[in-house]
Amino acid sequence: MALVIHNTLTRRKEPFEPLQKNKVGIYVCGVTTYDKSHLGHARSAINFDVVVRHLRGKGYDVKHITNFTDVDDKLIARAHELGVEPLDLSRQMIDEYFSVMDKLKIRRADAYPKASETIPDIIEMIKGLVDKGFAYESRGSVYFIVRRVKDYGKLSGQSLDQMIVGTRKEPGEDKRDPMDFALWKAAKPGEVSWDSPWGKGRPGWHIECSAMCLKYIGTTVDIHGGGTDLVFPHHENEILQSETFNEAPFVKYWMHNGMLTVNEEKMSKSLKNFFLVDEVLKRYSPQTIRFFILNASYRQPLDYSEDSLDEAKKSLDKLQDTYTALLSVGGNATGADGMEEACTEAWERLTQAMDDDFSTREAIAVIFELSRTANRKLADGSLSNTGVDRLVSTYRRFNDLFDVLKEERRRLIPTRDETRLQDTVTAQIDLPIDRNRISDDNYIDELVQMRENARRRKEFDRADRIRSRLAELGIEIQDTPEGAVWKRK
RNA sequence: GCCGGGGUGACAGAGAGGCCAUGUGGCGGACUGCAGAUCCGCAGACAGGAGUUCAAAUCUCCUUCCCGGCCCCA
Repeated sequence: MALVIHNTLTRRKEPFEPLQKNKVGIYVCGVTTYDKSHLGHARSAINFDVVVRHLRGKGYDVKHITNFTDVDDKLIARAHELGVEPLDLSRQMIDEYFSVMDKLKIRRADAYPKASETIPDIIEMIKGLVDKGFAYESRGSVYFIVRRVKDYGKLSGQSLDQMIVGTRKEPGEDKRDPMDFALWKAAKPGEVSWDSPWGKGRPGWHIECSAMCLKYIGTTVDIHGGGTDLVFPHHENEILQSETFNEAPFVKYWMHNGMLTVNEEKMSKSLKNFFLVDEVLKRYSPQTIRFFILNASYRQPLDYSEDSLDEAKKSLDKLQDTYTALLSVGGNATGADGMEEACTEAWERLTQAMDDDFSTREAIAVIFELSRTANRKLADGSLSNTGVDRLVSTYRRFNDLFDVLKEERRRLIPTRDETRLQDTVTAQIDLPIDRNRISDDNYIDELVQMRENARRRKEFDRADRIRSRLAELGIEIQDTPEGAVWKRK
């Protein structure tokens, strides 16, 4: 079964063939570390997390690199406002980044290079570009001569002449051509800067990615990813720099994730319509957030709203309930229950979906269908122990990719236990619940047992009160033919 | 202006020539003391127009609306 990836370069799905058999170098553009991450950043991280997981699951030896842009105008400005050193602010934001991304279960990349720590490589590359005649120095800054590259615009489809019409870029006083872009920016007084052959300064935005790709992966990377908003000019310019310097193709497959929107408009700092990841995490679980993101195609825009997060939660609960049930109950039937075939088929379809340009939405649909089969079997008691095991392991494999399910079990209080019908506390209807003990499973078992006893005695009023009191404490009781089952919400 | 991507049932959102998407919600039923969960069934759709084809959400053309990019941005 062959993996196909939608390549922005050709705007088509192409069979995935890495440069070296079984090895994949993937570079994903990271964030500028001047502020906390919003959900849009999380979307990108989650999408590429799953891309990497699937590649690894297919047996590829993956090297995943994601950068931090820690030298940047906005960062400098923000640090200045706050009265801190830019690199200190950056360190703080990087901690922040890892803190939320870890919560979202993003597997760490193999390296997170920072622009500030890649300066020698960057300078090396700029020198090379100057030597080749594709860049020039002007008042301490260095610019790339865009017009010297003949196949300009192959990624974004932009043509230089068209663009100039629409652009209002003022010819920077140091640039020879308004289309040229900075490889190296001369330092203004008091700014963070590094020594270079052109004097003190700092790298331009695009060059760090080119330098890092070369340093950590090689002249050609298999997959280069990022948001669609980076296609132009960032990625286009990376191509110019890298291909000119390396004289080799820069990227085999360009992958771009769609924007997260709010009321159909791009979520962004400048529009102030963003939701910070740590804020959203206060209201929704990491699993819900991942599910929300993965329940859409990565290339399309996805609209954020509380309603859609709520719906994602409901949907995910359905899957989780089935998984929890499977983890909690053993099978009782003997002989063939058809789960081997069902699981094999589901897994095949799921893999096919993932191989089709990482169609996570379709993969999720497959799991829902398997859930229906499982629930049906669960209800009519026709699952065998091996059937349960097969289902559980299929869910686990799914979860290795998606990481949206918890390994949670529920507790069953069997109804059949006649000896426990006598309550110690029968008098009061509103029994006092000891809040200090609510985290104690055995205590909850006791309470649920009391309710169960009340039900047996047809004291439904009392039973319902216990149920609603527990519900207030986040404990949900469900009655099943086998007895009452409870779990923490 | 130029370059991209889109308009799918009540909603979210897949699919890319013939067949079921899936989830939420709605309606009916089973189960149940009730609730919930679950199962079974039902309704409801491909922006508009023209064309290609035995067959079109799916391909072509036109119209229209929306979003993204062209300063920064995942």
